[in-house]
Amino acid sequence: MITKQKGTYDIAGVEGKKREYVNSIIRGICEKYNYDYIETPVFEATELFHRGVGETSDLVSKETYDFTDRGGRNITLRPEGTAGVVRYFIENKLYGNMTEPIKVFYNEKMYRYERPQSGRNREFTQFGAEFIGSDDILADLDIISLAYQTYTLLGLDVVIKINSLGDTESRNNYRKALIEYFTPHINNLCEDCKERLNKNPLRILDCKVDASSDILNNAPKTIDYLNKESLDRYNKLKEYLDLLEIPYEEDQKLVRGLDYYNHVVFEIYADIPNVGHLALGGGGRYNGLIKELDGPEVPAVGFAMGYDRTMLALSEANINIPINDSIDVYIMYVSDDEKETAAYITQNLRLNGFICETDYLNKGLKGEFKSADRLKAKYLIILNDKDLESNEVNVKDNTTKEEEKVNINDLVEYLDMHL
RNA sequence: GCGAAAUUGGUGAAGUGGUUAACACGCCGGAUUGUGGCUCCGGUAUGCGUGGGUUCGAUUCCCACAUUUCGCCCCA
Repeated sequence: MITKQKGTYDIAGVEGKKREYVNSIIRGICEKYNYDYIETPVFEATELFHRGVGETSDLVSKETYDFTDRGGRNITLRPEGTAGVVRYFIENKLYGNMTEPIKVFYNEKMYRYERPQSGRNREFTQFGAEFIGSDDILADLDIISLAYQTYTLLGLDVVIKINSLGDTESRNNYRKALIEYFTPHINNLCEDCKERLNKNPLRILDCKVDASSDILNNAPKTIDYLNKESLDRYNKLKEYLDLLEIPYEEDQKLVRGLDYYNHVVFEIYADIPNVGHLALGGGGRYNGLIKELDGPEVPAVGFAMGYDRTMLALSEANINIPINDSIDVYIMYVSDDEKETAAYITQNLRLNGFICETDYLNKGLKGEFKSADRLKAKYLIILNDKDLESNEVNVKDNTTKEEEKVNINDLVEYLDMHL
């Protein structure tokens, strides 16, 4: 038997319907915020994802799906959405005529070569949005608001944790301060953090092992290293968030490791019973990325949310997702003599907007009744040769069990009145 | 890349070094001479993740691998 690949999963049935609903919410809100839908290729040149990410982590060597195609090209399945959008922006030279900023959203499959665990698969879906071409605080606000309102519309209570890394100068000063601070304490840090001090000191702040230690709690705060301009900007953003009544918590330990991030970074959390404090998504400003990928210096901000985690959160929080798993009418025929009429009525009702099913397996009446119940049919239409002589069928309300004879030509009208 | 636990039918699962692998749900058929969902009866794993090994004999013990779940690393 051929089975699915490690870390992949099938979506079908009720789960599929739930996702269609969530997709419709996402589409709807992106339309209001005027973000255009974008699809970029699943695979791109490996270099696209390796650049910018830098040497800091083993993402590149360890966690991407890389392969060489038949033409000898180095290909990588996209591990995230931003790089593809930025490539699209640069390749089409959209910066040449930027009368308006570029606002796009995607909702697509991503791939990471990871060891699967709770909330992490090798193939997964991310919904994200990118706002390219404005360094204004209103762009930051647009992205954060879009992320927040999406969750609100879905019925999830979320908290947005925010922090600011400041501009490049502020960020570098902070990094330097962190290294200076942690170096004398190195022997009191966990093994992983000793490693991080060299590779990516900002990530020490995320350490789970040392989370409660004084060394971490007394570490330099990002906010103390923001220059005046960066600090003003950060404070202004918070005022705007207050104005729009978007709840946020400041988190001085929230950082993003990659070099192209600056100013605001944020993550979205939900407290879910039985699951705990769940990170659903995050984002930030990445003014350095487009230049890093051979484009001009164009400011941008974006976010992405883990779709599968969001589904998990909705489910665990017992949020009701309106799905229709019932059908309007089940058309039953007693014998082969009525089969043609059944086929005709089925199509006719479908074309008039009713969700219809009939018996494809020649089950006989008893089996057809069972099917109708399994499919949660609201109405049954039962055909027998005697009634058909006078062009009539039996219509049974499957809730009240009341039954009426209805002329075939009046079926649409009858069902319109009753459904 | 590292670690822990798990893997029995369509589903939930019980079980044992030795003839026919419980039970329940589901599904199929019948009682029911074409309007059912109740009830009753019958049928539903030549098989216990895959491959080796130990043994007279393994689903049951051992090893390897795969997959699942949960951690670590990492999290763009």
